[in-house]
Amino acid sequence: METRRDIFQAIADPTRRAILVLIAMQAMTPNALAEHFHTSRQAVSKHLKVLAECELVKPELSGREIYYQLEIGKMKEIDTWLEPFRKIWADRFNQLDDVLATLKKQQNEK
Amino acid sequence: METRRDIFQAIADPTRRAILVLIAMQAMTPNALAEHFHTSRQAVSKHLKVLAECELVKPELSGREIYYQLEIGKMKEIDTWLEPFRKIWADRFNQLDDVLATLKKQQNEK
DNA sequence: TAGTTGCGCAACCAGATAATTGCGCTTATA
DNA sequence: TATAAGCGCAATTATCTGGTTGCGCAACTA
Repeated sequence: METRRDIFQAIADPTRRAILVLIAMQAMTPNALAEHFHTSRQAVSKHLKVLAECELVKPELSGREIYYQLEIGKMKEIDTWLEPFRKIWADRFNQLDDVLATLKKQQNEK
Repeated sequence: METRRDIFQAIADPTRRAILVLIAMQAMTPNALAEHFHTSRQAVSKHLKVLAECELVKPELSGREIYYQLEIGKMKEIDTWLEPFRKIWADRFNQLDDVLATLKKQQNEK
């Protein structure tokens, strides 16, 4: 219960990832979201709670309904963590580029 | 036990993320990795097994030692999932850009 | 006002996780 | 050859997780 919430742990669950995708299009209520999955509204509510705790989602009250909307900013944290790795695969790609360039040069010199 | 391995679930664990970062720099053995954490070699081995199962890491045998190296390619799956969201925050940034441009224009027209 | 709808919260449960401990196997070293 | 080092695997355990059910409360509606 008093588990520290972590954004990576939040997106580990497939249902929560799907919720984020749906909400990205348009803010939705728990009931509306639940219709997209094979689970109860309460289960969706729990997922929303987790997402809200790590600020990936924000509730917006409207009468007795609650529209949850995406907080895109927090998603950047994942992107930030990924950054150094992205750098690595970009470098590898450049290395491959060099190899190809060398091969081409050799062929031209034939 | 025969749980389907998922890359998002794999990076949900902080220790596993740390392992990926360490290995990104240089291939390492389970023992060497364990020294960086407050856990046993066996625990690290289990994490490596999870990472290997979703092809984030690849074992390379060398005598009685096993060097685990990063398989950078799989990391792209995370990047791919993130792509549409990145698009969203880029759009918001552009919208902000538009707002700033409009404000500037209005100021110039004064 | 009475009944319905949309929610969140608490209790409970089965299955998954991470970590420890104890092996046994293989490879290096004295 | 005997001993030590590096591993992976299996069994065990405490904890976490996702799901369901049953409330109770606030807000619409007939």
